[in-house]
Amino acid sequence: MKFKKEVYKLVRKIPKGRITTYGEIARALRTRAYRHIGKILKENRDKKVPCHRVVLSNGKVGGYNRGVNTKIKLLRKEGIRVVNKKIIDFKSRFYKFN
DNA sequence: TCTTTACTCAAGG
DNA sequence: CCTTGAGTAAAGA
Repeated sequence: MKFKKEVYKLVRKIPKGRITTYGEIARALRTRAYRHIGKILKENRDKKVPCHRVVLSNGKVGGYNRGVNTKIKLLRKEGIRVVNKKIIDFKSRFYKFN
């Protein structure tokens, strides 16, 4: 399954302090299986893959394996401002592939 | 086949 | 602001 592999590969490229969306990943892979990407990231527990930097396209945080709260904490630690599950500087922190 | 999924987009109220 | 419904593809039953 190249899907998993490609997704991980992309997500690993996200620099610290930046974020991206499931939709952006799907676009980079030329697929429309947005939902499946979330599932893949959930199954993955590799520390090299910063799943917490992947959020919803509407600026909300989305889900996380160890709880949304954990995800928010990690994001805050990287200097991203999150209020009520929303990314404040969503636009300026967005990481676009290619 | 059928179901589920950490999603997205568009439409309607 | 909210809720639906459709689209989507891997994994497991």
